[in-house]
Amino acid sequence: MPELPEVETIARGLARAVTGKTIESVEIRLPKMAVAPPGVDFARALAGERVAEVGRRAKYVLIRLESGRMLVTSLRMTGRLLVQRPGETEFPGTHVVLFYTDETRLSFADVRTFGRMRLVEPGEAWDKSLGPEPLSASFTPEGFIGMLSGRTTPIKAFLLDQQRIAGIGNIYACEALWAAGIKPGRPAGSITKPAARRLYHAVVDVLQRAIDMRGTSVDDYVDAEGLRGGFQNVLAVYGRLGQPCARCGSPIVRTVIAQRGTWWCRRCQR
DNA sequence: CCGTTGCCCTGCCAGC
DNA sequence: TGCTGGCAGGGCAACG
Repeated sequence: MPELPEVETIARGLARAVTGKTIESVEIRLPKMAVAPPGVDFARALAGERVAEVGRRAKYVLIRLESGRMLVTSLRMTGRLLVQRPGETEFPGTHVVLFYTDETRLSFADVRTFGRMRLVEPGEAWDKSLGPEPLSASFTPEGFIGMLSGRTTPIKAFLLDQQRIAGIGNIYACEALWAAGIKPGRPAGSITKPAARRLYHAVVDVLQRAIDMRGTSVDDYVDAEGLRGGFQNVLAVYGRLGQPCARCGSPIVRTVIAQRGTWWCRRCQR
């Protein structure tokens, strides 16, 4: 389930692999997976385009093209972007394939078909409802503390809201709340300033550490180069039902908040 | 604006 | 062995 660190890892790998390549043709096998603005033919528009740059915004992989158009890919839970060579076996659930002129190809696969590859026109405000990047200078402790005030929603739901902060998913929300010692169900506005400051630093720290370890591989997540992440080996709470808390030894519990499984320590998260 | 709910999907696994 | 039901989850629409 790619969140910010996994998408960052995928984008970095893709940048190395496809920057400068020219798209020769595009094969769309499941039309809903490839979205273009009204009147624009996805496959036709991409043919002949050169990849200028690959980046990331929130949980989206951005493939910037030389014309100024951009491919914005959302992987949701099971989506994958894989660079493949001629003759290499195709990944199951491949719905869109970009063929490059050097005969390599970029496959967009997603067994659950929740992901989307979207063609965005130059200047289109596709990301207008996304909050700040948590690892950028625009995300500050003061700004974060200010955002919490007066909010009644559980802090866990707040962290998952992409309009507030962009890129945090279920794994890193659980991990950051554990690191900060804050109960996930607590109303966001009830968190004291010192605790909010701890949470701010926990969010930044957990995301940065996860990027350094190439993300978290639960189930069979791999990046664009087919490599697994390493952060699953250092998870404190996510998926660790019944195991002892690394801080106090109390067993990790699982509850549901904002329709998401939530793992936390009843003793040391308050 | 705010907060909550339901839906989209399929693979996996526990339980019978 | 074979079935069933629950769970996993991000983003978006809809509702009060």
